[in-house]
Amino acid sequence: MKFALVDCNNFYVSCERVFRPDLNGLPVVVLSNNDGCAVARSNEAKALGVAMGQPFFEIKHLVESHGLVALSSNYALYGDISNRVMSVLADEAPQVEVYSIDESFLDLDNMVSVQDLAGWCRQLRRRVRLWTGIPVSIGIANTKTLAKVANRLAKKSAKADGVLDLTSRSDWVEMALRRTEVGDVWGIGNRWSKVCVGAGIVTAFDLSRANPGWIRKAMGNVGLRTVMELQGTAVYSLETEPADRKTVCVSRSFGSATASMEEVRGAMLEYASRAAAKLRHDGMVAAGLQVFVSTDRFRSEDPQRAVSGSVKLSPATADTTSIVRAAVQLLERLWADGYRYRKTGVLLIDLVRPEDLPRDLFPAASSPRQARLMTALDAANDRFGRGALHLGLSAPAAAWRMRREAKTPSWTTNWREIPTVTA
DNA sequence: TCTGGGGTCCTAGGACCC
DNA sequence: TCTGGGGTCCTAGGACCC
Repeated sequence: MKFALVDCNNFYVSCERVFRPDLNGLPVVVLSNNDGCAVARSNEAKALGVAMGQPFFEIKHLVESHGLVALSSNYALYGDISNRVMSVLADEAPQVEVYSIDESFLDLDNMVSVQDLAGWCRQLRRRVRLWTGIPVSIGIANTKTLAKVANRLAKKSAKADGVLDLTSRSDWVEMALRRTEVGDVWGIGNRWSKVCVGAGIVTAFDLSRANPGWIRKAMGNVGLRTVMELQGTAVYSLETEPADRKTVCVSRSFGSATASMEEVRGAMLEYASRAAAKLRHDGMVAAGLQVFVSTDRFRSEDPQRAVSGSVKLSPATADTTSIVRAAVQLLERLWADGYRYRKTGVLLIDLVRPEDLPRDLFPAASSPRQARLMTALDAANDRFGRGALHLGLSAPAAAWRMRREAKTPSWTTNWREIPTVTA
């Protein structure tokens, strides 16, 4: 097996820079919802010491002192640019697995005609850059986990020119593993990283040579698989067909906390509507639903409460009205006065394709009339933007709405915000 | 004043069965 | 002093990912 991992560099920041070239060379971060945390950083921002996921209030002073530019997240833009990048890859490579918004694995096995894989990847890299404006790095190896290792080193090394092929020389895998900290291995998170270092396993190379019995005890079969992949045995293969989703979740922290059930209900109404629309988009129905609501866990001086509950949806459905009704009823049951709530959400569970439901056991999930209504609803919101058509009771100006103080325009997905060029 | 959102998989333990 | 052996199914929680 031979895999390439194509990973976009500092993806959200790079997307912003496509339409804001004035941001090149500046320290830039993109913030999470409510402008809460830094979720993407330019190299210049990393050099200032901004950590992944760091709360914005901790780095706000860098705006004044070092010209840090902080942008609110613009997911419409990132999703659209992602599609463009992935379609360039799909044009060039026979088999592609889109792994996340900014990463794809390619299968290089069926490319016998290509003599120089690294050269071919450099060409691909230039093409993505030219056609989308996005810089990518590419790692090549015999397993996905090793391709991840290669990719990280390709990003860090200037002379790699964005591509590192660990299959081209027999001693490169070991060298790469020695230069990778155990916590930077795909599949080794914060927790396991500490456990490993405590046991004297510091580098990826140490991990690849660790005692299997110990690995199994500390990290189970998952850890064992990671070790095998580091040793060069491919455990994970290329998944070109996306599997059916198992859950749909819509949840948000509020712009500011609220003790009003009216307001939280308004939020739930929107979240549940969006969850139902996602479900219909995937052509599935849900047989169950969970709702949760919680206070602000960072305000430890306030009384804390975090509750959740679930109900069955019978018959299984993707109908907005049924899902919203069930979610709101459950929220009202979970509700207790006297708390300032900061977050709520809905999780649709037990998803199935309607054609897989037992035929005659249940009545039709919704009447044909209701189904047509949902189709019309989706079509209107597709065409005119999310929320163009929605159930009543929604409160546009409520305090729970998220803060996004520095969002760039939806350059590529909204006609009213399309960029204009002046000579 | 200020701390994201959306997923997957695995495991341990309890309920229940014969 | 002693209190079966196996199974399955479900759920909650914990780990991981981007």
